Amino acid sequence: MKKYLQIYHDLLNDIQAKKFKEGDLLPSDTKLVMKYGVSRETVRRAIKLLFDEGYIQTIRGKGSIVLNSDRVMFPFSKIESYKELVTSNHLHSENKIIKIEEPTDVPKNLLFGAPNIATQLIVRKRIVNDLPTVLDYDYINTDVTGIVPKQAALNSLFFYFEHDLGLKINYAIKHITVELADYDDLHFLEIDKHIPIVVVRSETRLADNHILSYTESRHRADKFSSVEFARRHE
Amino acid sequence: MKKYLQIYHDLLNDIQAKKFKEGDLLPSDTKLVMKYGVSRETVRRAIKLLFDEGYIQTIRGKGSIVLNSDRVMFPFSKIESYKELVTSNHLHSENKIIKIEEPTDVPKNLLFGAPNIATQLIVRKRIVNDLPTVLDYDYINTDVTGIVPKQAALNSLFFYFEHDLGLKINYAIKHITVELADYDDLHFLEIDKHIPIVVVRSETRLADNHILSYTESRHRADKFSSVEFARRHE
DNA sequence: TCAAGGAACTAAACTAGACAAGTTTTTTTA
DNA sequence: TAAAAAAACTTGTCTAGTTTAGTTCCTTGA
Repeated sequence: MKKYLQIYHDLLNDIQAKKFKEGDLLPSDTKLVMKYGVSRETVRRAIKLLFDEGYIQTIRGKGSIVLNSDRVMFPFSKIESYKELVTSNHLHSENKIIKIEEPTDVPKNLLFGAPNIATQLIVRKRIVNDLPTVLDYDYINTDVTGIVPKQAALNSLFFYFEHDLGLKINYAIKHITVELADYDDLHFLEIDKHIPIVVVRSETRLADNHILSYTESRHRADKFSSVEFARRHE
Repeated sequence: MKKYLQIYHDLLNDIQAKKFKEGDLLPSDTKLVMKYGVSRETVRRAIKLLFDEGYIQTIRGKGSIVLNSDRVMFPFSKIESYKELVTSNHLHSENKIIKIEEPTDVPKNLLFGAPNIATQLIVRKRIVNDLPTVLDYDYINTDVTGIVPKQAALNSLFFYFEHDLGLKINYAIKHITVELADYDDLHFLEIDKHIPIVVVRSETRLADNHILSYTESRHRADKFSSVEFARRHE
């Protein structure tokens, strides 16, 4: 384990376990240097990570103040699998496969001008607290993953990619819009009129910059909310 | 000017001016060390910033690859004033003040449980390409700013806070939901039925962690879009 | 009493190295 | 010629310091 990540996780655990409460000061750089027996730069790397993610506020001359992190929870700016999201928010959820197609073309409005690739389409319905809430269309780059087994789609695609295939997911670009429900939304989300749908279209890439997948997530707008942490900087 | 920010801005300018194109490699750490006459850690700080913001992808043993940053433009995860947004996207826009009230209470659904403070309310309408698009409710902490002159509200509140008052804006927490238009939306955005509205409720804080303002931004959903860059990490 | 000054803390920026671990290119060897 | 080895690159992590700048608190002197 990298030393700075060890320190980061130790501090984050203590913050999330409320051992440090909102407004408390974290131990100073010097104290952490002594506790862990590392150099100051290594401590500062851990502190910087907590700062960047909105857990603490560092003030020169004073220390690192713990912020209220209850609200930093489901940002667009994090890549989280649906499974992770459901688990960390203690939701009751089901997963249904609607259709699997292979090979398929990626729709043009997902490509944003990028060249088409050979993909496998997996369409899934997410049922949260007994209410159909999200419709997911995953176009998976079969050159990278091969054919995805049905069981992986039922459980968690990300888990399959990362743990079973050993792929390293790196970043995603997400386009967010609000659109009216189409006929598939009406049918699969079991709604009876054209209520708004939050549409998140994303392109996910691996550490080697290869495209892993294109995804379209269609959320019932009335069941949708997101919290973002944003910093102002030079 | 801080050295690492100088290097960051130089590289960012070159990326945005397409001197480095998508897929190109940035100069290596060693070359930048020589060019700027600084230590490697200083160079790496600049590189890390570009990486964090999604402009480049660093690969060990290879170099820093320039990503396509055309799409990284209006993320929730940035704090940008409306003025800055309009300018960087080359939009034609007008700004109308609908009402100014002082003192006012902050509505409970903006406070998220925080204690109430003395504020001045400024309600503004943003007209983009001759279409009323956004309705902004700003509840400004008068303990910090005093009474805000009307001209500042007409121009840019952020500019007034940062340049005229010398305040240091630090971070914001934003809650994003989709709701149906209320009667004020219908009236001021000049829409004739209850089309969806993207509501961004935010709390903005200063470097000393004091609350600067609570804001509710109500966007016509059909004119709304956002692009987010998200990294996956340990 | 209280205000000014200084000591003791804090983080921020920076330096100048080290070694590890990857990739690419060049050279050597079979 | 082709494969293997070595050299020369790259970024990633880490060490052990220095200087700068800001906050907090205690002491000293009017």
